[in-house]
Amino acid sequence: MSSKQPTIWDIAIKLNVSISTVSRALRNAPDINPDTKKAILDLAHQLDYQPNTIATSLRKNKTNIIGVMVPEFVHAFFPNVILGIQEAANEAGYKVMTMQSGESLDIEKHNLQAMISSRVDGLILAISRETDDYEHIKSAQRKGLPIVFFNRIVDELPGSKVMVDDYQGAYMAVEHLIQTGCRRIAHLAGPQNLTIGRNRLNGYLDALKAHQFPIDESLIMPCNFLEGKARIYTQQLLDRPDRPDALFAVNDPAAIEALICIQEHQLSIPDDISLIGFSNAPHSAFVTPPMTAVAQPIHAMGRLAAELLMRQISEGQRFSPETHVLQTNLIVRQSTRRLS
Amino acid sequence: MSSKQPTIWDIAIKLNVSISTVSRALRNAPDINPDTKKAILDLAHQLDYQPNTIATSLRKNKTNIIGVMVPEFVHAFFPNVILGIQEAANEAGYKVMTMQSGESLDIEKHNLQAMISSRVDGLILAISRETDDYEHIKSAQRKGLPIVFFNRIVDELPGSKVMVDDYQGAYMAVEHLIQTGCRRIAHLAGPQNLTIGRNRLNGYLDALKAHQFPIDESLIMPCNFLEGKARIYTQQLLDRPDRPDALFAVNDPAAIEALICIQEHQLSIPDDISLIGFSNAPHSAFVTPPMTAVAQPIHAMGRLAAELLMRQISEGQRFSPETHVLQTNLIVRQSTRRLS
DNA sequence: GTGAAAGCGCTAACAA
DNA sequence: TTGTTAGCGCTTTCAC
Repeated sequence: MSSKQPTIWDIAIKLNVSISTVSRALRNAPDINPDTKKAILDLAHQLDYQPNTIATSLRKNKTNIIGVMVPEFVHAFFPNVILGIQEAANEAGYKVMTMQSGESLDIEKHNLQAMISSRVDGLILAISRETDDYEHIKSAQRKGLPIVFFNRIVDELPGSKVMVDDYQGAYMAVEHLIQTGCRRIAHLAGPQNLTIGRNRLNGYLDALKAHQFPIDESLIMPCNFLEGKARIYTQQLLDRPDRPDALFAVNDPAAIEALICIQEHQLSIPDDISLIGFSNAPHSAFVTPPMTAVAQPIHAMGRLAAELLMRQISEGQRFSPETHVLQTNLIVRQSTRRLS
Repeated sequence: MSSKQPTIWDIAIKLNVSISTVSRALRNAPDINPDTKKAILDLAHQLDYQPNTIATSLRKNKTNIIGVMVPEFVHAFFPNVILGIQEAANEAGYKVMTMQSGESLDIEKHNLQAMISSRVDGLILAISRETDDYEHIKSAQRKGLPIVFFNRIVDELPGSKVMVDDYQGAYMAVEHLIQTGCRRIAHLAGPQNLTIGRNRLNGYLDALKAHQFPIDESLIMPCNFLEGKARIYTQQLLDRPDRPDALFAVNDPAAIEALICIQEHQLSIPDDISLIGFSNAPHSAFVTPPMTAVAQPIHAMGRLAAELLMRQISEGQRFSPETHVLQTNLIVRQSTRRLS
């Protein structure tokens, strides 16, 4: 803002008191004459005084800003998590500064530096798909920046973590496919450098094994959260003579690509092929047919991440990082067959 | 961040130069000995020095932060606009601080104060559904805060505005319905205190008039961006003996509620009822049947809003507000009948 | 109950 | 080319 805003100095001059008195009145400090205080508060109101949090931040070495960095903003998942973060943060008097890495390690590094320069009090982070080197994150942590990780977890990094039980969710999904009569189940898989990708793959594998199904490596497609890959791999799967009768997708965008591809092939869901997603958002209910999916408590993840971070900020060294694993549950809709 | 970060003072001491020299080196100022500069830059790198933008902001009275406040974050429209804003802002060295009013005037006021306290350099704003009193906004503008409005425009407020041609979009939509043989066209309308609601209604009305269709006020349902309303009103419309054969929805969430309701009534889209939405996002393509909709250049809106704001910030008084009206276009999918 | 003064980390005259 | 200094707006000792 270009033009001058009133400061405590302006108020002090007009009322012929010192700036410390003004500061006391504004901060609700004790040891101040009620009359003086009232006069100051009234004048502040009249001048529409808004404290300069920049100055306070500099002085107190605390910004009351929480940084949030996510890979992207376009699909429903991350915005919904951020919604939960903002709610919890605002209730506690924190503001939220949001950035996207665009799934790029370079941008992630750059943004992290910007966050540090902005002196955010803490960071909530879901790393990019590309991130396989954690030096920038470690460096930030060494500087004392509290970080809470969510969704995309790195085991080797310290810090609180908020995740869902990806293994269990994937296991349930694949078991449901088996129980509804599917025999050849393919997996549109996520990046294997991320625990989220590995755990969902492992749930898939273990569910198959538990039911004495053979593992066919050629049915595991490395979509890796890349836009368009799910479509290409689904195409390949459908063109095979031994095409699968079910697809378990690592996330909703992949599932939707698969859905479109299957429909273009004039195949019926679920009669020819069952499809099950790992839900990023409620709107998997709105596609046709409404999609069976593993649901995650998205909003709660955001709130929890924010709460953990704010505790870490206020408790400082006394705080020990916590890992929370939230439960998923299977929402059966119409992209999978009925239980017989 | 709790622990101490290195400052220019630390660098100055170690190199036995003054802090202004360090400052010069770090800021790429001219008039500095290349050797001194190199030594400073090297040490800064070695210490992993990150400038404290809080201090710079206080000193320069400029934060390089753009505030963004939108009604909500859940549906795809606003996140996508913000994506465009962040892109343009980051390219120009600005950070973005995002807040939601939750469609509440009180929260909008509160957030605006927080933005001012944070001394954002400017604000991009889509007002809440409830906002019918603009004193808080005028007050911020009087303080010199540059504001760019988008999507939800208020004519009486000064400032740049970015909108789409809502009237034209609505007109095209309704004309398409008429041309595909619909005869009783209902409108799930938006709030009439917002230009966006009025303009879309007017486009609807004028298209009907232009084709000599009678106006039936009872077919105009005040959904007002309220969740659940579109469903209730669609229900009412379907229960009428003279039920409409087409619905024009003011936005996608309303259209999707209507779609679900129509399907629950076992009616066919588009054979029994045509449905057309005003698109908040690409994913109206993924519902069943894929929805015909008026498309808006969402991403471009964000970029444009950010660019206008940054120009206003840098040009100051010399800048005169601009209003940009972007074009919409009709995407015909399968929720409306074929042109005969 | 109030004021004076130092200082948070940086920039920008001005002086040398 | 470099250093000294004042000051951005606020909080927080320490006196009185």
